[in-house]
Amino acid sequence: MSDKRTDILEATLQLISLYGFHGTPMSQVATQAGVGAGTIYRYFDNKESLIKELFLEIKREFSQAILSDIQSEERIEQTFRRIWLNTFHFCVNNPQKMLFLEQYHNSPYQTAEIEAATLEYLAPIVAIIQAAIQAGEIKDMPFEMLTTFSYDVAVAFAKRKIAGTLIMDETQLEMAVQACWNAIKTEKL
Amino acid sequence: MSDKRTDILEATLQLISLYGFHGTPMSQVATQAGVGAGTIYRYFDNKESLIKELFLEIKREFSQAILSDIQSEERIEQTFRRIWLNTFHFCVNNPQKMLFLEQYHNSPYQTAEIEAATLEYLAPIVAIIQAAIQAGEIKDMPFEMLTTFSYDVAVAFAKRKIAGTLIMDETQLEMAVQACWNAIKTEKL
Amino acid sequence: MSDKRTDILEATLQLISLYGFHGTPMSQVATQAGVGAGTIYRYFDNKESLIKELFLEIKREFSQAILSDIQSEERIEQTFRRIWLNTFHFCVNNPQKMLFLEQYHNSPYQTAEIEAATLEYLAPIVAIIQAAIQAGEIKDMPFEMLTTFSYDVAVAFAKRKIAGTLIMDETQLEMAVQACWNAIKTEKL
Amino acid sequence: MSDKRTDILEATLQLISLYGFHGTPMSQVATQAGVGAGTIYRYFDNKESLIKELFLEIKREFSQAILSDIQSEERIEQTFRRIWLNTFHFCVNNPQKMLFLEQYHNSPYQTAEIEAATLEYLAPIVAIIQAAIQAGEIKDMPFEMLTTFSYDVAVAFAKRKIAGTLIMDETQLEMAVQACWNAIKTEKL
DNA sequence: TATGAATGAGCGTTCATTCAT
DNA sequence: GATGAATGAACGCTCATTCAT
Repeated sequence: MSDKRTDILEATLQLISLYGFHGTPMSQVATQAGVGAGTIYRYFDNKESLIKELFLEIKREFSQAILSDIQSEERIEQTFRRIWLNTFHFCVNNPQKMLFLEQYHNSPYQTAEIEAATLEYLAPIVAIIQAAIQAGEIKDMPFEMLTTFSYDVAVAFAKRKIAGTLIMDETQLEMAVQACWNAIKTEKL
Repeated sequence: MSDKRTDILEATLQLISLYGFHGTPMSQVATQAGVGAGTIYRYFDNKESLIKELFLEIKREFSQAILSDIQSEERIEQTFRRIWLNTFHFCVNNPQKMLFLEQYHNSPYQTAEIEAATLEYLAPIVAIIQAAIQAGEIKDMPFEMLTTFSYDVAVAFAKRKIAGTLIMDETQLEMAVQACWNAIKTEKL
Repeated sequence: MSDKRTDILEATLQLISLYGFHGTPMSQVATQAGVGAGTIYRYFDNKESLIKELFLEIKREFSQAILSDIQSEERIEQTFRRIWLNTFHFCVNNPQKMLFLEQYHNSPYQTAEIEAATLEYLAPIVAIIQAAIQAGEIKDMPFEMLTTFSYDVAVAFAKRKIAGTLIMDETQLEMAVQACWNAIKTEKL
Repeated sequence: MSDKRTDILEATLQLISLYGFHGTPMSQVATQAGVGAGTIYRYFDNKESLIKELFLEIKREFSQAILSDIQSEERIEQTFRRIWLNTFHFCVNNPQKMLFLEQYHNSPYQTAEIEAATLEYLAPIVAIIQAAIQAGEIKDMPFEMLTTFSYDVAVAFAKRKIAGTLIMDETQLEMAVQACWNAIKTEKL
């Protein structure tokens, strides 16, 4: 767990979030990281591998952030709101990481193998959600459909806040979370 | 409006949706389009410009598809559902175009200028929506917030259907649209 | 059969005979050939392929030179002497080509496939030699053993003449050929 | 005369005979020798120097092997046969060393200086041969011409045996030696 | 003495772009 | 207009060598 390895990963993240995968030469990564060009190859096999490892690292961090502070005893609505807000805040507080993830997801680097590896990070929520469905608190939707309303929508809002095309203060935020909860909750009579 | 121009744009779309921007050399575009390498430069300034024009073209087509069949007299819920389904079906029926758009949105090619240009395509809905808000049928959200529940969510579902990670038959589709409508409609007492 | 292709092959031959395969960067080949660096790759797939094609070309030329002026009616001794001298003179007159061939033969580029391809060039002599063996004019040796006394020895002498470590005027040359013929001829009583 | 020095030389020989000079990185030599990369440079100035010293060492060993068991009283034919067979057997028993020598001879590493140094190893035979010439037992050829029939031909046969393109059992071997002796002996009436 | 992490010059190769035809 | 051969800057990557430990 060398310091240089971290420097290289950080430099890569910064540059890629600014210029994209292909706008980021290894030589520039080296310069930004303050290491020699060849040094990168002591820590990573090649450019693709460097990016893949960065992706996995960020994905792990992201997943942890999303699931933090969840208490199993709380009501499912609280859990949902927390996950939603965790997602949103992680993106807003780590715009580079979010941009990197989004860019990676929409690139030919993406492989089924990696997708599988990252899905497993979300395993902890599956049980919670199935319990909530059986308790009749949220609609009986496929898991992937539910995550759209937490992950995708939260990210979409975060992107717009970062881009400056949408103001997201407390009021707006509450409105957005509530809208998503309304989308999935069961209609009580 | 030469035929070759169209050939080039189509070749570009096909190749980029398969291999990405940077996995698609101009020489390959030329081959696929059946023209000489130099010919591309009679129709487009450079690679970036070619991709930008392709983006604008697809974006225009996409916007038209989204807004088709909308009748101003129908209830806002009908309009919303129609837009949502238009979006979804366009993506499912034109996966290459959707992949291209997504790839473009998450790339450094994206500029504020282009974003602005594309927003204008959606102008026709703005009036409809503001009327709906004033009529108390949908919540008083910023426009961008509302489009998240039509555009972003519909696209997210389409991507998953295309990727095969989510089955979207009639039932599922209805469930998804309804969820989005629940997200933005006003709660009637 | 472009002119540039020939220029590149000639430049490669010159540089490699001087500096070896690995002492000859592609960029230098380009400079010497008077073409752009990328141009080489229009004519050859990569460095290995360039060298392989050069090898095959030279090998073909060499084989033709060796077998020139052979008349099937003449006595086998005449044929042997002619082949021997053809080999010797080709090497002396084309020192770069001989150095290249020798370097190639003793390198990891060499593959069985190539060896096979080059052996076929020598096919025309096989029949002649077998006839001579049956006629009792030369010893019943394996073909490969006989070629040692024409090919390998003639090349060895040529190398030494080129290197300047052995003077090879008419007298010496005659002595050398005769020695080789003595090696393989049958001892007449 | 450290043990590591020997380890390094042996590792170099093995790797180079397999992969060639340029297919053998110093780092791999270090690994194979079981020493640190920097350690090599305590024993050798640089890669070229390492290879040159390896060459000289092998050449010395080779020369000793060639001249072993020679008795000055025996007939020149016996001496010639012994040298020829010594050469052949050394090559067959030390294919790596032979491959290395051949590779070295046909490379730009070769310099006149080195050639001179190695020639001196053969000095002991010169006197023997000149005596044989004066005694009328072998033809009056330049020394270099005679060595072609012992060194070059014996090596050529050994290479083919190693490569598997020529079977060399006792009979074949005898035939080959005899052929070479016929090449240089004086024709008795 | 021995190490091996670090270096960066230099390699083979690609590809957006030009321009003579 | 249309072509595609030619270009060369820029890339990813290797490896001989150095030097702090």
